[in-house]
Amino acid sequence: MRIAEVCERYGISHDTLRYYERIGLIPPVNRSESGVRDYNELDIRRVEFIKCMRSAGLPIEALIEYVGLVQQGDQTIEARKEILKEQRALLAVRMAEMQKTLDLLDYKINVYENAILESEKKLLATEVELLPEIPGGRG
Amino acid sequence: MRIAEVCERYGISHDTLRYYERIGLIPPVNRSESGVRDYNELDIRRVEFIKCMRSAGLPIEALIEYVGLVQQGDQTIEARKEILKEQRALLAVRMAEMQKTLDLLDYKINVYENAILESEKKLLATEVELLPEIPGGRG
DNA sequence: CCTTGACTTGGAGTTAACTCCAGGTGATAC
DNA sequence: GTATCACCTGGAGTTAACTCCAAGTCAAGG
Repeated sequence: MRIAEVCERYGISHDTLRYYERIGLIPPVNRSESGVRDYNELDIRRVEFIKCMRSAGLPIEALIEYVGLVQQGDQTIEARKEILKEQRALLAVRMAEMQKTLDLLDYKINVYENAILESEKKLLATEVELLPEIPGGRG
Repeated sequence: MRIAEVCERYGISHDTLRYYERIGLIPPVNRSESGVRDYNELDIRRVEFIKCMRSAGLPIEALIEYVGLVQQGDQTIEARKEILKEQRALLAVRMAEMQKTLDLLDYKINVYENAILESEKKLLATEVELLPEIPGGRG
């Protein structure tokens, strides 16, 4: 699979994909004779993984360390687990902060909604005051 | 309250507090005669609000727009509500992405944990094979 | 009076993560 | 056989959000 298709499928720009490869976040992708990248199944899975991790804001540096350990084979499993656990913990903390903010936003939106309703009620009352009674209205 | 105390209480650097004021994220704080900032109750509440919003990653630009509207009074309530609703929606999307990542991390951590257990079991088996039977062992 | 320490300013520097660009190559379409 | 197109490279530029710095002011302590 060429880079254009990977870009399209995962919504990542070709510049970003090449950048990831350049900095070692994705190991070198196979090339055609003329030097064009040809992503295989494994490359694609790596892209998916990186995309998921990055979408949650995991730092590239930690991910580079992780994929570096993966390349080194089974004796790095413990170290890899520790990285994931650490990042998992940081992520949970950030999510808890975001939940607090979400709650505050909901509260404030609610307050504004009521404020708008109140002002509309007042407006309506004023209109009613000013309106003359309609003789024979509704009948 | 002087800037140092605000820094300490909210874990924000004085550079950041001044930066927020400079870019209009916090309206100008009252000063002593000699020009030193003196945060009052209202200033503090603004700092708290900004801190909460920023901790969830809401962009400074949106927050500047919001606090600008607050300064303009009641006729901006509708517009303010819209900003908060938009940011709330974006936040919810980000949180959902993070939840997916959290789930994947948990899955992978679990896989690694089992892998480690398996390799330990194997190791133990190997050791048992290699160990001589202890004559009269365990009593 | 002099030093110390908290504060002030405008402006420059940093960091992470892209994003863009100029110049070049190779395969395909007309 | 030349135009087009997708791709390649190294390197420079951008963005958001700080963070640091040099030089200056002011109040309090010894």
